[in-house]
Amino acid sequence: MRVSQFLLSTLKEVPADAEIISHQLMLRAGMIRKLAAGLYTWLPLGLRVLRKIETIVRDEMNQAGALEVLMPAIQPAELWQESGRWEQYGPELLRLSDRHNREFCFGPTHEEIITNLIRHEIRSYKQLPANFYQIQTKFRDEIRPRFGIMRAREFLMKDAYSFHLTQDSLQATYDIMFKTYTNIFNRLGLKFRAVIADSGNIGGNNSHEFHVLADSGEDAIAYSTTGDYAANVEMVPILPPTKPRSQPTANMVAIDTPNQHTIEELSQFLQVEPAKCVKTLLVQGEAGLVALVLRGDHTLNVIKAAKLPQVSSPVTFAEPAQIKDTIGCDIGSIGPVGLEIPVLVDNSIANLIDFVCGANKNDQHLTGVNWGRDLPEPQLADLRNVEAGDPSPDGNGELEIARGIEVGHIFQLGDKYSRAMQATVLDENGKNVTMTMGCYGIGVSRLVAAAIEQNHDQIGITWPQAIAPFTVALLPINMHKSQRLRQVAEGIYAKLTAVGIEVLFDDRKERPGIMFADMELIGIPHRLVIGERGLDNGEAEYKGRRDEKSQTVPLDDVINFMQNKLKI
RNA sequence: CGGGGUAUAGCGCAGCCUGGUAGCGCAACUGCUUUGGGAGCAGUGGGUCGGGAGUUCGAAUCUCUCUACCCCGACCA
Repeated sequence: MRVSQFLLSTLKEVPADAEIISHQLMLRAGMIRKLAAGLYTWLPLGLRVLRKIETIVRDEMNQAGALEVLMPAIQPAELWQESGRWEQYGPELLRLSDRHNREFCFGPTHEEIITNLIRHEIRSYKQLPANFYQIQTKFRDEIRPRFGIMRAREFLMKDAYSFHLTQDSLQATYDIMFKTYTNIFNRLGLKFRAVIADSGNIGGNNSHEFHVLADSGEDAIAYSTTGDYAANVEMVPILPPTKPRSQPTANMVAIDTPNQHTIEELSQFLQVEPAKCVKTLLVQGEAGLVALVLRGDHTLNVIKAAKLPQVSSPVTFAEPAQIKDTIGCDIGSIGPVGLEIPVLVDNSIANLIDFVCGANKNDQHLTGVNWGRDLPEPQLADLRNVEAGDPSPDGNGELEIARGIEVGHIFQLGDKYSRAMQATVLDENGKNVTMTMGCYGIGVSRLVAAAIEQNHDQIGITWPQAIAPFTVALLPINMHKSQRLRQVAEGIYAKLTAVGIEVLFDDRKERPGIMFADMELIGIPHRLVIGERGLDNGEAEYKGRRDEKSQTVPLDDVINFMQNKLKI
């Protein structure tokens, strides 16, 4: 491709509303342009990257035996009513009606559509298992779309759905998909981790998320430094201590703590470390308030809490007025001693002795508090978020925390949809059996942003070769002034193209600084520079986008050199 | 949906407080010079100042209202 024939719309300045680096770089590199909140046009440069990712995803899915289909983006309400999600899904579902006032939605996902298709197409167990996928535009009316393509409302997704007679068969396909996803992210050239995940509201049990590792990621994942364990931090169980508790050494004393509300203030004031303080959070329960007690330096995991039978889901914190009414004091002075509402205590403080907590009276705290003596033995629950250094739940090593961007998610759905929609096959006894299902998603457009979050430097994008929009940037210096240089450049361009290398040939009449800056911004992995100076010595100059220094290459060896570099 | 903010040329912004007919940098276009790291000089084009209403002799500027967008929160692949 010649730059003069391409739309290279780079920006020197960062658009004001772009928060994260991938969004800034995608705008500056001229990959996307915003149309409205969460809606983006892909410019030629960005689309090339998107298509490369799509191609790799499609190739691996095909190799895994999945069959590609393409389902409509607009879906009739009846199917969603049948599955029960027309009511459940809420405002994120974009609903519309046609000229006959029939109701539709713009599909945020396709379980209903594929289940409807398969219940008509597949009648016999002999046709199972089967796995169908599509790469298609989804729409989710997010409350707050942000970060450009990372959390857009309209986005490109690969979604796959598998159908089975048995759980064993589902597990086998699930394992194949796990392997396939691993292959995909490896081929894309991204550093990633597969982690145990919450299955959220899609339903089902067994579930893994695939995260591209990036410091800017919105999700935190915990992984064992020595073992294989890895999970979304939401999901890491923390077990109660196995050893017995030590004996108390202090008596319970009430002390005045004027205007000390937060754990930080309190631990400063009393000269006690936060780990010896206890904080008590009040949340709405099934009947009135419930107290959740955590160590001062720990944080509540709302997903774990919401799963407890005593706690309302989703977790809702008590209103200050309600606390005053129930306990008689304000936030900041609450403690578990003498509370008359249900008290759930985090596993991690089962063995805490001589601790500090609120006295349920404003401006007072208790020190030297001990379980079983000053208050009943704790009713334990797993309440807190994991932290770096916690033991791995499988007993193998310690956990480290990393940040990631969720780009893939695989679920075992079970019969949630197939039962609601009566997707059955005849088994070998001629009996109707409800199929069991799996579903497997990859955020194709999000992957573009995630790849940039992971692969950039001060001056621009540093694409992994597999998904770069072009492979080689060919930069002739001041070509307009030298016929000889033009001929050499055209020759190299033609030959590289002929051997199947995607070359971006900068044939603009621009100064070298502009060409370098543009090519570095858009992240072309390999750069060949030729100039009058080098021609005299029969040399070209090569530099990899991530290399520190450039190297010279004999002009008549350039094609070979590049082929070797690219291993083709 | 709650809280905060912004809206002036393609992009980044000033002007608004104190009303007097719109400006800067970048980008674009033309010419000349320059040419191995986002050039210099000269010139040119481009704006219903988000929409509507009001106050006023006069509104980008003051008032009201609507809309869009951004940030924080809850929610979520």
